[in-house]
Amino acid sequence: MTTAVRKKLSANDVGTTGGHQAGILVPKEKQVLSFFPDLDKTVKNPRMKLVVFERESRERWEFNFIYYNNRLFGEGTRNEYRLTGMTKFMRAIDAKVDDILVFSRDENASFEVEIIRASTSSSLQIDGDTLVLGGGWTVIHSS
DNA sequence: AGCCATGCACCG
DNA sequence: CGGTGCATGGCT
Repeated sequence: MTTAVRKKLSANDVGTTGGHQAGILVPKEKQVLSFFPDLDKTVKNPRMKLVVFERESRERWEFNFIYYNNRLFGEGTRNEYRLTGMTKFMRAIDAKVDDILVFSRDENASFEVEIIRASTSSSLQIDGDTLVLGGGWTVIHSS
């Protein structure tokens, strides 16, 4: 069983909006969260290093999976999951708005990322149960 | 809910 | 001193 999540990239995701870091927002839907490692919600802003291999080049990257949750502690307004530290990666693969990032993982294997260019995204194949969520996210379970 | 933005710290 | 990342708030 392989699980994959796809995210259509926004301008902020690829780092072209003037923000100080490229990175993407991860929705709190269970289907997406369960794909990523568990973070301890009883501590403030838990984070985890995510080792990811690019599918084509086999290059190794490290992203951060963080749960900004200061709201739960009455110290702020945040209650969201984010993937950060992706600036160099986005540049290296020349990610553009509307390109799609695919994260996949099988059983206990390490994470993989693949980019699908906007120009070819119409050829996206669906070979399992797919679940389309908001924010440009799609979850795929396939065997 | 999702995307955009920024003050400050740190590091080359 | 310019770029990057952390943690946070803002805008729609």
